[in-house]
Amino acid sequence: MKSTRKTAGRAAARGGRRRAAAAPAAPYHHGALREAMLEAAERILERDGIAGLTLRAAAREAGVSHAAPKNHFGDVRGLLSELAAVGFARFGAALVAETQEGDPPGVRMAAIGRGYVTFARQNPGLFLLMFRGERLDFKRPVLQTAAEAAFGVLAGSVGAQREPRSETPLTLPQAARITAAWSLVHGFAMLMLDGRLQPVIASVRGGTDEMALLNAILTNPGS
Amino acid sequence: MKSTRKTAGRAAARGGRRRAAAAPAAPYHHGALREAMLEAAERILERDGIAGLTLRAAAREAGVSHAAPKNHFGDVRGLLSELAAVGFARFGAALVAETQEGDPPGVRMAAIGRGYVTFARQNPGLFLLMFRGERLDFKRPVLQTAAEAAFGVLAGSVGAQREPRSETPLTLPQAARITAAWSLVHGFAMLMLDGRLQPVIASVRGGTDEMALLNAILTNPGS
DNA sequence: TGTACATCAGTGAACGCGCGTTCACTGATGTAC
DNA sequence: TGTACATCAGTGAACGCGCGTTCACTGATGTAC
Repeated sequence: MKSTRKTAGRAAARGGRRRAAAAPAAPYHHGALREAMLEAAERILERDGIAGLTLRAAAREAGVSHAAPKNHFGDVRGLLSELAAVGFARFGAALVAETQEGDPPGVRMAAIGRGYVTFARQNPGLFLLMFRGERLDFKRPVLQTAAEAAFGVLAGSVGAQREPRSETPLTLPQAARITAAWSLVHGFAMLMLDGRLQPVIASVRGGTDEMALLNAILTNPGS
Repeated sequence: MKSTRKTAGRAAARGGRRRAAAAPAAPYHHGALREAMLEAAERILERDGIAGLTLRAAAREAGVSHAAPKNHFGDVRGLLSELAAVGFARFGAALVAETQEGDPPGVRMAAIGRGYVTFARQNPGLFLLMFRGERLDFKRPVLQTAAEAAFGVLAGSVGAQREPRSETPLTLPQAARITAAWSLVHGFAMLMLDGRLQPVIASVRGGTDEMALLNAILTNPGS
């Protein structure tokens, strides 16, 4: 029973990449376990939340023995950190995709803000993983690089500086502007994911929803 | 050895409340275990983070057997929820303490914002517990009431409405103003606790710190 | 084209750990009379 | 004031669970010759 389940899972995961026909037996080597583990881990994250994301659970989901991931990720922090890195890469890309070439700064910033919250909404588990340092190891180059790239997109979209070179020093007002914009959308996303905005939304006359509320915030320049 | 430690812990915790002299033996009944557990739990929270806060750890810290808390809190969610309720009560009080009677709205809002972030800074563990629904049970009346009261202070400080009556419907712009202010300080606090503001702070010419950055944000009305 | 062999990726059993919960118990407190 | 007794609060052993990690192993792959 156990091995039957495993075989089925494996076969499905492999999708007949190597043995297209007449080979329902699972091959000893997975072939693409690294990617399969990351996908499995993300599935668990969105289904069961961060607490449910363990090494063993991810291996189970991927249909391999729980010692197998060690070859690819070392330990559990390795897996989570790599997954977070994937998240940051996707996050940065989502932010970039939100902007248009000729947009004036204000429009551009609002677009980035919408992209930020939309990402959090569509990938709540991943988003929370990325922004809860506890289980991650930011000293790992993959993660650090991916996170910095994503934040570069963010910082580059605010304020006048064209180049998000980290060497360029900022004035305090510049830093304040960047931090304020970031804090606003980040706080909104966090409160939203925690369900804390529900009461506010519920008490709006005529009804509204989260994205409409966000739009009202972003399009109304004055505090 | 084990029982020696326990006896010592108990004696220290009780502080001779009932037997002032010549009674180093731990009494069978603690006398104020409920409060002692909450204090112990908070100590763990701030020392070891949320992950370290378990029923057994809290009982250990309080110097009682790990089955004892059941009498006061039911299960582990009960303990955490009651602790979060304590946190919300303290949080609300801290916000109120920050405001002055005659302050104009702008000044008052900035003061509340400072109070918000200062609380998060001084009670990081508690703050994160309060804003991570996962391990809490908001259906418990104590917690729900305490949380609503704290948010009432917050909402009442923003916008024109004097009374934070939850029955009063809001217009969308009003809701947007409240949510924006809340998101801003909440996001700032979260990013700060996650260490995400470090790079920004480090790149400010001449140097700065978190509270100065927050002040720059709060005193500069325009986004 | 074959063959020997090193290397790699995955298995499955076992380890020790801390957790929440349950249970029969016991010591202390407080209340009825 | 004293005594019986119910109730309460805490003990300590035991339960089963899932976790991360280790280990000897084995099957497959790829490379040297």
